[in-house]
Amino acid sequence: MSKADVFQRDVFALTRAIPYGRVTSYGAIARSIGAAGAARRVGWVLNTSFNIVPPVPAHRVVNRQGLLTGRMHFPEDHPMEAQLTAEGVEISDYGVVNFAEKFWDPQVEWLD
DNA sequence: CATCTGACCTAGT
DNA sequence: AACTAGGCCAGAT
Repeated sequence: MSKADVFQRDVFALTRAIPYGRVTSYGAIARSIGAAGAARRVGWVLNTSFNIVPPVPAHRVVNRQGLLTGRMHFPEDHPMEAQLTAEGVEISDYGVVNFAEKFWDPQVEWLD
């Protein structure tokens, strides 16, 4: 198993662990899997996560400011903000409203 | 093969 | 607070 495979596996596992109606950031994910600073890679991995099973709730991952930077990469019939809104996460101007409260930090709250 | 790019973040100035 | 530079590393060109 290559290093990239492990990384991908960890990213998927963690992303699936994000609770319903909560969000986290690329950097938080990277840090919690021991790859601090590799936030860009997280985005790259998530970009490959559309056609895998079980599904990965990639819409719950935003950048550090709570902005939906990845919205343009989602399938047309599954807009990122629509999915978040459906989960009770309000979006305003492509950003998560009340981001601080919705934020889920894997390091702190992911109790294995 | 060399460079550039990107669903980003931190640290330094 | 604004800005720059550096780091991460797999694809695309």
